[in-house]
Amino acid sequence: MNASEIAKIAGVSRSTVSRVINNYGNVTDETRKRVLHVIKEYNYVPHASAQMLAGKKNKILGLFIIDRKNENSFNKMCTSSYFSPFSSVVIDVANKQQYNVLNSIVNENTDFTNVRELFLNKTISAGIFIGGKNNEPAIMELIESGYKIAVIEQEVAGEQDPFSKCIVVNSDSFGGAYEATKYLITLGHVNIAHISGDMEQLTAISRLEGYKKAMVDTGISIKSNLIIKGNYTEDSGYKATKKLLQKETPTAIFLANDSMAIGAMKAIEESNLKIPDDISIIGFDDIEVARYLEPALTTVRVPLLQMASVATSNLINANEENVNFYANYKMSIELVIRNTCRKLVE
Amino acid sequence: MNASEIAKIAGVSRSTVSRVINNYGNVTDETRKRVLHVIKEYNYVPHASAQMLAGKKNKILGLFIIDRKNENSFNKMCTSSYFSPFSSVVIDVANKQQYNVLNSIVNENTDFTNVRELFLNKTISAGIFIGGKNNEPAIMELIESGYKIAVIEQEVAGEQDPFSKCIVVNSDSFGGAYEATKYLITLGHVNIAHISGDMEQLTAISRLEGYKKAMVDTGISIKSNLIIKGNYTEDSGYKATKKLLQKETPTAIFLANDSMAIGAMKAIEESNLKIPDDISIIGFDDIEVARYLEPALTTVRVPLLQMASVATSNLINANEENVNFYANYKMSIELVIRNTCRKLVE
DNA sequence: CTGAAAGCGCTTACAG
DNA sequence: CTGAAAGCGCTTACAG
Repeated sequence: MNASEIAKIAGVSRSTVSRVINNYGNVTDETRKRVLHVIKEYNYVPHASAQMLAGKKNKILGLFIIDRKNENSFNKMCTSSYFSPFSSVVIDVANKQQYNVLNSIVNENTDFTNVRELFLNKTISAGIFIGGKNNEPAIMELIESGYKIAVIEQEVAGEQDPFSKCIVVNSDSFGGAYEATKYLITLGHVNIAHISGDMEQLTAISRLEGYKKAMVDTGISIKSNLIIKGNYTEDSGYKATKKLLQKETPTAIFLANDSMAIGAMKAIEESNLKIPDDISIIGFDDIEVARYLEPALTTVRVPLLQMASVATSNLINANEENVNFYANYKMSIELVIRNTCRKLVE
Repeated sequence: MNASEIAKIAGVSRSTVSRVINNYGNVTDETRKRVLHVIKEYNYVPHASAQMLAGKKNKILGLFIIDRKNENSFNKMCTSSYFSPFSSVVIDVANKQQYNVLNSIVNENTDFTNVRELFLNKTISAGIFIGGKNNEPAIMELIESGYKIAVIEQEVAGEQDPFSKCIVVNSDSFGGAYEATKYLITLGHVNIAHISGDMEQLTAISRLEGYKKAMVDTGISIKSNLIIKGNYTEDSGYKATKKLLQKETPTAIFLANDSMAIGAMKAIEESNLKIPDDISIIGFDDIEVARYLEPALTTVRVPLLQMASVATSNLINANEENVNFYANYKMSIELVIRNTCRKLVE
């Protein structure tokens, strides 16, 4: 069933069928009704590809999750409490506006080939990127090519920066880290360690800086031995904590995300230390698991769902208006106090 | 940049460009090389819609997550540790075979309109459905219409059943429930309660049956007071457990999934009972959180990732071969013993 | 091995 | 208000 057949049955031309489909004004109420009736009767839906070819707007968004971390596991994303809620909000918001989302996962750089193709062959008209390292070159290239793009957690270096030509949605990592560290300091901690995330990512960089600033602001000197590099995985949190505790005896650890905090808890338990009695820890993100841990994890909540929503609706706007606009959101974070930090009495 | 321009530059016809793109045999090595060179130089990628219109196969799969549960929350899927790993495997497997996946979420029946449209307007060529109730009518209709479909956890009633014309991937819910219940019985429990899932879903039905059969097989009579209806959400597990404990004193509860088990743990704690000392519990699914609970949850592992993989690759096969074939998988489950069940000594 | 031409199913100026 | 026609960018018989 196609437009020609509908036209014949309704006794009009294909043009008129098209006008009815696209809800144009210049059609008699009577013909419109007649055509609509035939359309309904035959369950006719125009061929999306034909519509696109003929010039209609594409309503498919690409959602690209960059996840280079767990390179050896069978399923790379399954453990991620971070990407999943984000995705579902993107889909929700998009669907509500008659958009659909094509979801793809980038495990390694070569996977960007597929991403590029989706733009080049016009399968998608715009894309959202999350999980990339700071200044991800493949994304920059796409922006330079003029595609409509929204990125999560990317730094905008200046007007020359490609990211200043797209929709940028960040959370206040610096502020969150500052607040988390300050909280520990307020509780009386001085010997505070930090286990950083993947330093290629903006969030990890900013969280480290927030930690340092809070220390400096309160006159606590920063000891490099207390700063250990992780990479945001649970395992890296475990290993970093092990390493840390071999040589140092901090009274608190600020971890750059919750997954690593889970690893840290394991390591701490193996060292026969109790949380928070012997050592306080604080995470970042407030992933779903955080509240179920024993003890429940004190952390910094990132408003990931709002970020997803903002990115999606802005991107859809850009596509509807047919304009590449610049927007830069910094979403505020919130300290979630649970049971892994203890007031130090001296 | 389109095929005509490439053709002109390379000094051949559009037909030849197309032949090179599609890797057909009848082109001289020399012309092929020349054309390929121009294509690379201009970064040309054929317009997907045009290809489709002209008769090429569509390589987009729909992934439809049916999630009617949490109707009032802002984000319906975000808490779901069940759908997310499934999705990522589907995407992974599809991407590896040059397929892309369009992901959509069905929160209510009207959302099926979008699903239908995606098939009708040829945006997708096949679809995977997960989370539906048993005998989901909207899916049946699509199968009857001849679309290529894979379903997860749907019962096949017979040859007349539409589901006997598609790819069905189930887990052994009955066997898993049987084994879980048997395990509790082996530990000495007799007074075993069951909190069921959403009884519209096949898994909930089968798990209840498995529970009953295990009881009957060991000569324990089934008490209807010990069977409470839940709906698979954490909250329903909480409420059902509350209700159960008001009137009964089971020594063990078999919950139809892990989310409800989490709710049950909360309710049990509020009743000042200890797990597993005062009461044993066992869940189903083995979601990510399960191992982090305190105490770590004994449960039945569903091979969800394999199910995703099997469904996807079968569906792609069907699409490639251009045939609607029937396949029915029953994936075996595995009892995962952790710390929420105790041996009863009498 | 290669090209000219028809056709896929639409939309959109252009006439009237 | 409506229709005939051109065109979107491909693929694929059909000739040669």
